[in-house]
Amino acid sequence: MSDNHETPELWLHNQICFAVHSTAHAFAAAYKPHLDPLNLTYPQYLVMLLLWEKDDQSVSELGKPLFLDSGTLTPLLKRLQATGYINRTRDVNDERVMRITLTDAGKALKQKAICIPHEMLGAMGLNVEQVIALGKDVRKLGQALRQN
Amino acid sequence: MSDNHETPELWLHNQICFAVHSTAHAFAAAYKPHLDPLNLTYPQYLVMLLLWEKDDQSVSELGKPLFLDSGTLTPLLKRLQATGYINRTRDVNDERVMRITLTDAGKALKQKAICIPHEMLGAMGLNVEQVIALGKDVRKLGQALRQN
DNA sequence: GTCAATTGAATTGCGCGCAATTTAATTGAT
DNA sequence: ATCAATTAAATTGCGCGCAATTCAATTGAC
Repeated sequence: MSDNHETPELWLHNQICFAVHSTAHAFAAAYKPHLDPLNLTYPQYLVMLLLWEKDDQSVSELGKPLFLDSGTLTPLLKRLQATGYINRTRDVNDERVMRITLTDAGKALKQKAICIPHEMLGAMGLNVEQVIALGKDVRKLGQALRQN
Repeated sequence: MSDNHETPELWLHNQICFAVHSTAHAFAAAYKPHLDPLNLTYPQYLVMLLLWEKDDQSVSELGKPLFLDSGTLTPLLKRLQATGYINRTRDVNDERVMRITLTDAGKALKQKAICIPHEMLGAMGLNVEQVIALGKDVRKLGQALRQN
């Protein structure tokens, strides 16, 4: 049995997990040329999205929607601080909490980033309705996986 | 402007890239309890899928469908070798090429893995037709991103 | 008020993933 | 036959992501 005609359920290209996995990497690669000029990595960009939505959040507040913990976020946030986009200051009322706020440079960056979603849409080969529909299905799948 | 009611195109939860990104991580996490008993990580499992389909491949042959290069695969394959699932031997006709073959343990592992796809299907909350349809759309998106 | 339990971040260790470089083997033009 | 170009892996350096542990601050039971 050198080959594998009997078990198509194990073929890589049949696995939706791999389709999602490789498409996620394709996204990161496609974002790269847009993010490099902003001195952001893709995960850093996701954090900036959250801060542009709502400035002044704690590490765990940022981590919740991203499904990330301090083990990932602390070094990432230190790099964003080193780049000059955020401040990290201890909460006055609770010294355990680290408050993440945007610097002026971090706020200004939003204007440079605002065109990225539209540029990415072009690269996806889909129209807005298709993106919304597919996004809905993919999110639902992610929720199911986390639940079960 | 503390909040962000004007730029919904930058909201994290509207980004299909993030939906795909986080669902990919949810997949890896959902696979973990099934793969831990096999002493496989999720990326290692993907490599094993390819070897179960076709034994005796080179590093670059394995890398092509996975979109991975030797920088990622070489250490991963060394770990699979250390676990005892694969052999790494230089090609006799071309010493540059590393031939990856399954050990007996690696071949035997297939029988333990064969139930995983069905178990995962349950966790996805979808029927087979939905998985096929969604997988097709996601793969198409990945292809478009790599092309543009 | 004191001390145990909890909470929020930080740290450590390991594996994945990418880019850039290096090394060795092979090919091909001359 | 020789040497430059190409090819396949390996290596190095860096950032992400997860699990487990540690540390400090806070809360709560008594």
